[in-house]
Amino acid sequence: MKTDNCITRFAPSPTGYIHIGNVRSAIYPYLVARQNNGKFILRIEDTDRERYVEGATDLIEDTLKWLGLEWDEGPEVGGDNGPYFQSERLEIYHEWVKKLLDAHRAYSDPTPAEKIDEYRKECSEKKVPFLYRNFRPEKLDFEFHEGVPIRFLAEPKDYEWTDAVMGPMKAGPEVQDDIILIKKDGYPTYNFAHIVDDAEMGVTHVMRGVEYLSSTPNYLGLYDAFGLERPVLVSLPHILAPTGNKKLGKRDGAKSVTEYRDDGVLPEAMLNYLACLGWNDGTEQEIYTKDELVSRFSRDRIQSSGARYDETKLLWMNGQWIRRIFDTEGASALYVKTEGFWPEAAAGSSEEYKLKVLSIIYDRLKTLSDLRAMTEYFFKDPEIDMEMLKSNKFLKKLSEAELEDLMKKSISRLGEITDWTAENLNAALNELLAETGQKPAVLFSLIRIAVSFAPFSPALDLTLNVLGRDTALSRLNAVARAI
RNA sequence: GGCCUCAUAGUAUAAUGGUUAGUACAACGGGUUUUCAUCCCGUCAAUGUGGGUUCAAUUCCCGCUGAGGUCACCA
Repeated sequence: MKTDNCITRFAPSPTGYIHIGNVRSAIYPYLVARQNNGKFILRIEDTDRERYVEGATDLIEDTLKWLGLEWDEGPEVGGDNGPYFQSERLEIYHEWVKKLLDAHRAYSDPTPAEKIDEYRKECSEKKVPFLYRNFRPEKLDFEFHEGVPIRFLAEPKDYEWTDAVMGPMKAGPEVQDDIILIKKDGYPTYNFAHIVDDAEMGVTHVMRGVEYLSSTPNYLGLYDAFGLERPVLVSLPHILAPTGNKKLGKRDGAKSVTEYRDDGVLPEAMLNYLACLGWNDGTEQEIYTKDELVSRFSRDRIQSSGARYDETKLLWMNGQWIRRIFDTEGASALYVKTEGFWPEAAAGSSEEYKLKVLSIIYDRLKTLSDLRAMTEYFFKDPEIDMEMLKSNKFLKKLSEAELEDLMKKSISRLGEITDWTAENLNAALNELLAETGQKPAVLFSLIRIAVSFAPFSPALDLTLNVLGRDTALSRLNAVARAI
């Protein structure tokens, strides 16, 4: 079922970075918009001037771009329904609220905050829910006054609606109240601004966290008061912290999405993991490209319970993606993504050489930043660490004389190879095995450690091959002298 | 406290009014010429609880418990 009339939005407030706990409310609307040939709007909800963080908008845009969630309208790209910063839309909200004032569905409320706090306290002492409409001023003022908040004049009634994730919902008058529309500083509240903006921008699907589920009846009242058609409402369950039962937030150490980028996580993996956290298409497929997600996504298969964030699985998926890109798109497709992740020593090395290193190491990477520690010895001679060599579990039973002998034989046999290919190396290594009567575990460990002094490395023939004849032999000689 | 939501292994999930309750991550064990990883094979491990409906309930209904959300001039 394709509709061209599908408009979704991601509407963050610029109070900091986007973390994995809240980026899903950008991913799902994006998928829905793309799936229906619709539009995906980015709108910045900056009506809270106290919580506004300089530069947060850039972080948000950065995150979306990295994940490949390009927006059709919004900051930078513009659009017919701008501006896309709520702080630049103040006149619009005032026009809309004027309609409500004129219709006597909103009123100026000069009640001081302290007074309201008293009401609230009173209710909490009586253990009854606080509803401002029970304390409404006797005489209502339907005029706008500078510096005076404006409240909605609720007409509470029974509401029924359908939430695409939660199913059929209903709520009675007890949850509907005279919510603030315009604050005393003249800025609108979220509750009001998003209704106006969604209507002006033609948003058809409102996808947001479940925390807004409780206030939906208030929004329904507003849609009715304006005679607006209700959009499709989609409540997204929270992503939970790895431990405890709280929703994942910055206080639980939720990392920003871009921090994972800097740690060498691929956007493909991040998008894949997050999209499948709390959603599945009913098959056993786990790895999805962005295009596959777009075509397979369905909002009615979003899980209605919260899902716990599992970084281990994200990292596993990242490894899958690293291999997938290398195997299906080729070495250079992965190589271009490794920029900035190589060890410092690699700075002077050629692309050709780094490509070779990458192609023998890629299948053991979990993140691209693993390159830093795992490939250093390919770019500079390692420090000789005889302790590491002699205490190796396969080598510790050998005497120094035996080690020396093995080294000599290895150097001599490998030195005979003029055409330093992996095949020739492999053949020579096999001959050495026969000649010395040693087990692979012993001989290979010795050579491997001698050329790398690393805790682990790729297959020996490949490692030697990439290192090159001169480097390999000179490292072996250096170790032989040190025994 | 009122209102609302949720509940399958440690985690993410699949499935159905009748199945040996499937898959993946993790853990553990094994295999592939060393190591680490990949890959492959195997093991462990779940329907929160009490009722009801039914020949049959993990699935439908109710209570309970547990967890979460909300009740802002924050979003």
